[in-house]
Amino acid sequence: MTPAQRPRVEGDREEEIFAATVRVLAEVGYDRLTMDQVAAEARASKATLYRRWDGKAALVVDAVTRAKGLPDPTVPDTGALRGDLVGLFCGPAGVTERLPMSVLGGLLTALHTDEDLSAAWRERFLAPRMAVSHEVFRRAQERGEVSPDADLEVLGTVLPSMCAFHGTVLGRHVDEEFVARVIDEVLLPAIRRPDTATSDT
Amino acid sequence: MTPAQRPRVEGDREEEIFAATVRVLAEVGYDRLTMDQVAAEARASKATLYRRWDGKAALVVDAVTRAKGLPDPTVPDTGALRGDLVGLFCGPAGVTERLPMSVLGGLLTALHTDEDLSAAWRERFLAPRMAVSHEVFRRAQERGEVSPDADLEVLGTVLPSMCAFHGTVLGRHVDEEFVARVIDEVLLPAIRRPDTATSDT
Amino acid sequence: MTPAQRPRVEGDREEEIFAATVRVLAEVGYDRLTMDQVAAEARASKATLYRRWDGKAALVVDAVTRAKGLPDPTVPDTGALRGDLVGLFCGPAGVTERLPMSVLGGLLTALHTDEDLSAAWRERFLAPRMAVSHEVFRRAQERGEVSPDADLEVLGTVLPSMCAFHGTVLGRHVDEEFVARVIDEVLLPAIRRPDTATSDT
Amino acid sequence: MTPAQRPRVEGDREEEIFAATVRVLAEVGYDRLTMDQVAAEARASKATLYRRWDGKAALVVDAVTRAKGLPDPTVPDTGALRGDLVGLFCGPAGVTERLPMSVLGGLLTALHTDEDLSAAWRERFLAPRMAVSHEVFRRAQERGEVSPDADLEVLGTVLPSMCAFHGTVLGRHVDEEFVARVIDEVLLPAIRRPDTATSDT
DNA sequence: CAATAAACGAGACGGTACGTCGAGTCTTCCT
DNA sequence: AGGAAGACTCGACGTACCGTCTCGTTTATTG
Repeated sequence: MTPAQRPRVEGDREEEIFAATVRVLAEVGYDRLTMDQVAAEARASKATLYRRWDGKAALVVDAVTRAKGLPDPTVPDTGALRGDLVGLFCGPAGVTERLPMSVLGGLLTALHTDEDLSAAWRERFLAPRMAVSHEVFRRAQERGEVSPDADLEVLGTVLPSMCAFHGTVLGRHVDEEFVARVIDEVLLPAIRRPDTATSDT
Repeated sequence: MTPAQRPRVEGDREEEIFAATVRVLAEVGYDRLTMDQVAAEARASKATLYRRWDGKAALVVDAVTRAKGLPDPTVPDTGALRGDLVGLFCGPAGVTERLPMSVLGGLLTALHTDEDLSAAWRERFLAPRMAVSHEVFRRAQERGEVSPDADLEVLGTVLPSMCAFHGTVLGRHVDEEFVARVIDEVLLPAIRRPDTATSDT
Repeated sequence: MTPAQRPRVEGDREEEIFAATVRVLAEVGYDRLTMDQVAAEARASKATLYRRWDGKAALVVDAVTRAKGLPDPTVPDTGALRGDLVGLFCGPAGVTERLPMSVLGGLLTALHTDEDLSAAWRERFLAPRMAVSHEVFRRAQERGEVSPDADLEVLGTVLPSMCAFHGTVLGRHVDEEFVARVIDEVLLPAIRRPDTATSDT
Repeated sequence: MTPAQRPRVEGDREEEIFAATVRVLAEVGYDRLTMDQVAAEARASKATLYRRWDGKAALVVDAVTRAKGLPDPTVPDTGALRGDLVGLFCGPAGVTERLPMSVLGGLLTALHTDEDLSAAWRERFLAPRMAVSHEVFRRAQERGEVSPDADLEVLGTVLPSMCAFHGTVLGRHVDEEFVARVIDEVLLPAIRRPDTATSDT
C-alpha cells in the first residue's frame, strides 16, 4: 500500500483536489465528470469534497478559477490593439485551447440554475478576463486607436462572445485564424478609426 | 377508462409529444425536465419516447426544432439593415424571449457530448436562423448599405453570439435595448459605410 | 416479401400456434418465453394470440394441453401395479422428460394467481393424468394387489407429488431410477399387501 | 458469501430490509411484490437492494431464509413418529400456513432459471428442514418404529412433496387433516412395521 | 508524552432520473 | 372479414450519479 496518507494542511489539500479536478475535467469533459471520479483521482473522500464545496459545479468553478498551474490572463502590450487582442485570446490563457470551451459548455446548465454559482463564475472567472480585455481597449483608446466615444463595454464583449459561440454552440474549433478574422472584419472596422484599421491578414 | 382514444394519423403522435415537451420545457426549463414528466404530460409511455429519440436532449432538440406553433424566423424587410435586424432578433422567434436561452443553456452540455445531436441542432435550428440573418445582410449589401468586401459570415454571427453570451454566460436579460446597442455600437460602425451608420439610438 | 399469408381455418391456425408455443417452450422454458417470440415463431400477430387466449399462461396451458403430437398418457396394462406405474410415469407422456418440469415450474406463479387458469390446468392437464393413475390403482385393487380399504386418492398422488418436488423444488433430474425407488420404497410397502411387495429392484 | 461489509451496524440494515420484505411478501404475495415497494417499506433505496442482492428472487430467498422472527423448524419429540411428524408439519414453521406456499410457488420460476439462487434456496431453506425431517425418521428407526432397511431419504421427502403438490399444483389448502391423512395412509403403512402402525385417526 | 478534538478516507446509504423490457391493447393496412 | 404488422400504454426492472451520513483512523494540538 501507499505510505501513510496524512491529512494535509488546508491549502495543500485543496490544491491537490483542484489538480485532480482539472485533470479529470480535461480528460472526460464536464458532464462526464463525476464526484466519485474526482474523489478517487484525488485519493479523497466525497465527504471531503462536499465539506468544502456545494457540489460538482461549485467545485469545478473553483478548480478552474483557482488551480495552480492554470495560466492567468496577462495584459500584453504590443503597442497596437490588434496585437494585444491576438496575444490575449490566443495566449496560454486564451480561448484557443480545448479545455475552456468544454468547461464552459458543461457549466452553462448549472450557471443558469444556481445563482450563487453564477455569481462566483462571473466574479472569479469572467471578471478578471473581461477586465484585462477592457484594459486593452482602454489603452488603445488612450493611444487614439479607438474613437473616444466608442462603447468599450460592448466592444470588449465581442471577441469573447464570438469565440464562445463558435466553440460551444457552433461546435467549431476556435483558432488564431478565427480570432484574427473577427478582429479584422468586425472590431477594427467598428472602432471608427478607419485609418488604423487598414492592416489586413 | 380510455378518454377518447382517437385514431392516430401518421406523425400525429409526434406532434402531441412535441407539444408536451415544449410545454414542460417552458414551465420548468431544460434541466428540470424529465422524461417521465414529458411522458405523463403527453399521456405517452417512456418506451415510446425512447423508441423515437435517443434521450432527453434529442427529444428536446427535435421538439424545439419541429414543434408546430413555434414561431419561424421570418425575413423582415424594413428597407434598412438596422430595422431588419431589430425585427429579426426582437420578433416572436427572436432571442428576447426567455425560452430560447433556457433551452440553449441546457442543451449545450449534450451538444458538446453527442455529435449526432450537435449536427441535428446546427442543421435544423441554427442553420435556418443563420440563413435568415445572412439574407438580411446580403440585401443590405445589395442596397449598398454594407461594403461589398465585408465578411458577411462573420458579421452575421456577431449578434447571435453576443445575445447568447449575454443571456447564458453573463446571465443578463437580452432585451431590445441590448440588441440595438450591439447594432449601433458594433455592427453599423463595422460595415464600412460610415455615411449610412450615422443613425443613433 | 413472403408470399401471400392467407387466413387459415380456425382449428388449423390454433394448431400452428400451439406448435410454435411448444417449440419455444422447449427451447427457452416458460419464463423466458415471450408473446412476441411466439408470435414471430408462428408468423402470427400478437393480436391474434390475445384474441383467443387470456395471456401467456393461458396460451401455454392450452398448448401443453391440446397441441397435436404431444403424447397422451395411456393406461398400460402389465398385469402388475409396479409395471403399470413405471410404464405410466416413464413413458412418452411421463415426467422423466425435461419439458413438463420446466413448464410446471414456470406456471406455478400464474396458477396461484389466476383461478380460471388454475381450473383449466387442473381439468385439462392434471385430471386426465390423475384419472389414468387412479385407474391403474383401481385395477390393482381389483386384482387384490392393493388392500380394499386403501386410500387410492392419496396413494395416486404420491408419485406425481414426489416427481414434481424432485424436479422443480429440489431441482434434480427425475429418471426411471427415482420413480422405481419411490414405488419400491414407499408405494408398494404402503399398499398393505406385503406378500405382493416382495419384488425388489 | 457476503464479504464482511460494514453498514451502520453489522447486518443491521439487512435485518430491516428482510423484515420489510417479509412484510410485503405476506401482504401481496411473491409475484405482486416489487422492489420499489420493498424499498419504500424499508425506507431504503433500490440501489441498496441491488447492491446486496441480485434481484427480487435473491432478496426474497435471503429474507425468507434469514429474517429474524421467522419460526425455525424445531425437532419435536412426542415419542412416536406420527406425533413428531404432525408437530413438525403443522407447527409454526410448518406448511399449513399460507405464506410458505405462496412464496414457494412464486420462487419456482426464478429457482429454475438461476442456478446460484437455486443452490442458496436448497442449502439455506430446504436443507435444514429436510434435516429435521430426517432426524425424526432416524429416531423412529432407533426406537424400532421404522424398519432398519427403510429408505429414509425417500420417506422423508414424501410429506414435503405431497404438501407442496397439494398447496401449489392442486391449489388446495394444506391443513392438519391432510397431513394426518398422508401419514396414516401412506407413511405409516410404508414403514414396514405394521404392528406399530395400527394407530388410526 | 499521552489525551483529545478536528479533519480525513472509505464507502454505504436515500433519493431521483435514467433507459430497458415484456405484457396486453389498439389501429392500420393488406389480402 | 379477418389477420399480420407493429406502435402504443403501463408498470417494473436494474443502473448511475448526486449529496448525506457513519465509522474508524490519522494528525495536530492541548493538558
